[in-house]
Amino acid sequence: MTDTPRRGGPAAALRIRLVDVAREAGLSKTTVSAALNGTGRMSDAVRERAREAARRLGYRPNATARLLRAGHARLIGYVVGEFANEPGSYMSSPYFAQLTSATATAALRHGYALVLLPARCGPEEWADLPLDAAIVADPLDDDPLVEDFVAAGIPLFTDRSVEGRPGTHWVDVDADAAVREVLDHLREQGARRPAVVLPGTVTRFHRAVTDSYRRWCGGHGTPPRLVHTGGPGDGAVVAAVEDLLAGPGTGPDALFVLAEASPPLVLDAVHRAGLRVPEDLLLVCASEDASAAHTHPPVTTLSLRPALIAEKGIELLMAALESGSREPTGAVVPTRLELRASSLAARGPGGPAARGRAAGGDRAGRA
Amino acid sequence: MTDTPRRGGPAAALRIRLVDVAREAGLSKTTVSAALNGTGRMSDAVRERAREAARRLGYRPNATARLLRAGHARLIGYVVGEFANEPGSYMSSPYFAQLTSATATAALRHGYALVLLPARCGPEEWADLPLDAAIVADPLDDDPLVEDFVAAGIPLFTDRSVEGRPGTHWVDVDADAAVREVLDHLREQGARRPAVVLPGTVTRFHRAVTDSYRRWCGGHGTPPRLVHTGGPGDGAVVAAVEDLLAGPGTGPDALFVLAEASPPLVLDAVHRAGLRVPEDLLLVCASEDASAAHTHPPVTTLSLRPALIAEKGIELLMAALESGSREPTGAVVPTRLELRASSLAARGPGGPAARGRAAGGDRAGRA
DNA sequence: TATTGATGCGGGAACGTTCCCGCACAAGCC
DNA sequence: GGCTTGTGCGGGAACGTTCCCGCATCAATA
Repeated sequence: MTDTPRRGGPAAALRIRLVDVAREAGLSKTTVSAALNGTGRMSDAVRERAREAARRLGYRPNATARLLRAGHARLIGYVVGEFANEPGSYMSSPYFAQLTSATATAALRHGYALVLLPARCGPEEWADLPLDAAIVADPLDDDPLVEDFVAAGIPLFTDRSVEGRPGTHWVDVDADAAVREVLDHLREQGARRPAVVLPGTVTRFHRAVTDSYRRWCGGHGTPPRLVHTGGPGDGAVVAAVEDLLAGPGTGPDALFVLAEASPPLVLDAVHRAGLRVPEDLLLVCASEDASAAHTHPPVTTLSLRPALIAEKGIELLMAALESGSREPTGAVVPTRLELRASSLAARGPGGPAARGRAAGGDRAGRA
Repeated sequence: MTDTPRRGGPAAALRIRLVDVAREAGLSKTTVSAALNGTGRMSDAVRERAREAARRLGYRPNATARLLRAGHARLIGYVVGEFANEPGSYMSSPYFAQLTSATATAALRHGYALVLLPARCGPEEWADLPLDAAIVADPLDDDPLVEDFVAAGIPLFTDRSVEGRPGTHWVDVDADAAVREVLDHLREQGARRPAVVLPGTVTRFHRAVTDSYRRWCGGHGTPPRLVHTGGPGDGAVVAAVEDLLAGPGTGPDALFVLAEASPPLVLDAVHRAGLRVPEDLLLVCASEDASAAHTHPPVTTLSLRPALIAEKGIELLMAALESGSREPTGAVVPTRLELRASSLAARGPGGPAARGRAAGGDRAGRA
């Protein structure tokens, strides 16, 4: 029996290894390993002896060594393409907060853990990490983030539709259908001059939304009223809304705020403009913020379904990981319109929205 | 030369190894390794030959194997003790969102990546992960989460003060000072009947706050007006505020909402109770929500400094990790009162707060 | 010409685990 | 008693990397 000596100096941080347990129990490392893992063939006495020795020495298996044997780490990198703000700020957005936590939960349910990577980080940041896959949230068009992972041969999931590169998977919302649903809803509630507030950034999603809006306007003989915010954040959106409503001439009779903002603040801005909601202006916000349900009146929101996207995306990723296929896949999920009082016509009979039918929705208590 | 054969079946997913590159370049794996890592002694020609071969074959080093050699994974587990809600929901709280992202950013700056663990998860969830340390956000008293990590010998950081177990580190806010600062500020602005809204959950922090509040009231001859919310979430806090203000008799003339809630919603609730802010009621919310700056009037907030806590905590953790010391450490950081119009007396001369000085801007220093 | 020192590269052990084997022994069967 | 079959355990290779060495070769010096 060779005397596997304690490596390192005399004061080396002694981490108990399998061989240490084996020597303590008077067994071989093979037997101890099998004993602790509940595999192999051995008498109950020996198994218990091994376990007892491990307990006595406080043995904890080295995770890295196991991973090396296993060949995978069950680790998924998570990085967001984000507006080039200070790193990590994306968590302040309810959409990203939900996407992140839902992704983590879904991945963990499949036995994978999420590794939080810095926003817009390059390969040098994750090259040393044993990643089985990666998730890129909200990438730009032809994002280098995506390229890097593809080049590294790491399977990838993103919440924006990408061209089918090998190993890439995506889930996206049906932007066109969402815009039409909202505009149809507003029109049905009597609105004839709906305006849309969009973020200033140019992404695939926002282009799709803009196109869809213009198409809808064309089809309904309505002049488009499109406003872009000066930047990200509540302040910019509120300012854009104030500008829009303060303008001269006949203002819009409905507002669809597609730029992410706190619904209470948007509602407040409308109120300060002297307009009642929904009497003078119907309001719909694209937002995941739960506070929309607690305003007066509650604000109708369009949910972009980050949780559903995460769920579906992890599903695609797991399927690819298990089959080993690098065939690209993708899926479209529907948005969800949470009808609340802010977009349900409360006008008296004779008003343009007199026929507004009862809201079939969720918390739809009409005003 | 032994012919290291391709393991696995004929269709094995062939991952290029160091030996493959070595064979391609006609060198030894030692030389190739040194060449790619920029270490060792060799001619420039050989180094370039190795790099070229690696590039040609698309070689990517196996991260797990490197970690095994290195002995550490530079991975930190992140788990939150959370109200026992659906897992992952903690991201919807601005405090946790900021704590999480600030922790991730600070850790990454030191070369460590954060692994998102499910809320309240046990050792079996992270036993297979090569964690160098762990972070427990918002643990309960004697939380099993903490015990598990301590038992596993994994260094730990938490944002609540814990007794000095070996390998544990904490950073906490000075709750007592914070409460006194807010109450002193409100009193200085003329408030004589400040009320406090607290969450229903019993944690060390909230006990400290309650004690501090009662002490302050005792010292100022003010009867304590303490309200607990029925549960977590905006709805419960708003309901508590409504109840408090709708009560008979002389209501409070200042409100300190310590339960986390959306400031716009709280302000709205006060307005709906028929009270003007700050004329009839001074308002301070403990919140990290940026929307507080955009309401009308803007709401004074008490920041519990999640970003600072994360920063300081990672610092402690890194110091312990580098020195290898298991000596417990801890630190207290100050809260920050962001003075805004909602708590700055705007009463005319002769009012009880006539001496209230002009608000000194957004993040004004203390009054 | 011998001795040193530097240079250029490779052999092989380690990191700590899992798992394929093989060996010894006992029991059952003809 | 020889043969198989089964049980209980251990030896040693493998996972893919890094790094400590040692062995050549060659220039410079005594």
